[in-house]
Amino acid sequence: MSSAESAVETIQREMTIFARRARASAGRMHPELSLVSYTLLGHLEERDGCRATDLAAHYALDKSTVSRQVAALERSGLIERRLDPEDHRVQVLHLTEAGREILAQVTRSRRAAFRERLADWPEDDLARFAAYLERYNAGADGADPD
Amino acid sequence: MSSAESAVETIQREMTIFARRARASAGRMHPELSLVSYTLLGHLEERDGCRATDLAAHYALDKSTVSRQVAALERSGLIERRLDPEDHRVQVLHLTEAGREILAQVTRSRRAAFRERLADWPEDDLARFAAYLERYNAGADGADPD
DNA sequence: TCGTCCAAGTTGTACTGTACAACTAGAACG
DNA sequence: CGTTCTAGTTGTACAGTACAACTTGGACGA
Repeated sequence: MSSAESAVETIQREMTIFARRARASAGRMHPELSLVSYTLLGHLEERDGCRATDLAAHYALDKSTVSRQVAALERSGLIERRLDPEDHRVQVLHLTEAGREILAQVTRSRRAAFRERLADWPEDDLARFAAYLERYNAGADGADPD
Repeated sequence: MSSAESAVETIQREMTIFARRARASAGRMHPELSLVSYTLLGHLEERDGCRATDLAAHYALDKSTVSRQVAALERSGLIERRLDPEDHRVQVLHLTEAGREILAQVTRSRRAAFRERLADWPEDDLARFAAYLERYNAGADGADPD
């Protein structure tokens, strides 16, 4: 196997290990906000509100899945729906103040966990690792759009 | 935010994106073998057989979860249980020939997908990315052992 | 030898995340 | 108008997971 091939092999293996761990450990860290909910809230914050359909398209989830996630987040008081006056089929989703707080809190704690895990990495390596990950995920857009 | 902090932020975000995608896309690629089953079969191959309890400990899964996964893999004819003659509580799990084949086939196809996704990466970058991932996962051992 | 405790695994139950299909309600356009 | 498209909800099903209760078998001290 060429050295490029063995690097690919390693990347595959390590990404798999990471993926297998991620959900469970995210759940353990934040029982109040699953990885999916966290991602959806983050998206709402970033876009300053959007439609359920947009979330479904962006994350390649079924609209029914998003509908139920959204319903749960609303029940928890983390988001609110605003009927679009232009188009009554549409509900624009917005973070509530509580949602913003929870999101910020979970983000802080996730960030702390990552930071701790990466504490002894030289700054150059952090930057390069970050760039590689971005590039990897960007490259995956075609096959599995985000 | 320092540049190290923003790199950590990016790493967190990108790893999360990746984790969110991984299971779903693994499932789409290989309906016949989930990410978990794949991992368990891989472990059995690597260790040349082990106990259900070992799998549970290694992957931080409940023994009931492993028990059901193992039952399903056995039903599919991918693994077999051999009663330990020394200790009749113990079943040593082994890949069957069919299991070995499926595992090899899925490994090949996963490898091809990764390779394609990484096709235009220079070899140096592949090697560095692989090293970073290994280092990252190794560092996570304490918090979330593998 | 026996009783108690421990270890391996199974089974009952429940919950989450997910998809697909069928449906409702509203919009758009001929 | 009526047809067709779009946004979202609901019914149903399934995978993966955990926890608790249980069964079976081993270990070890009294």
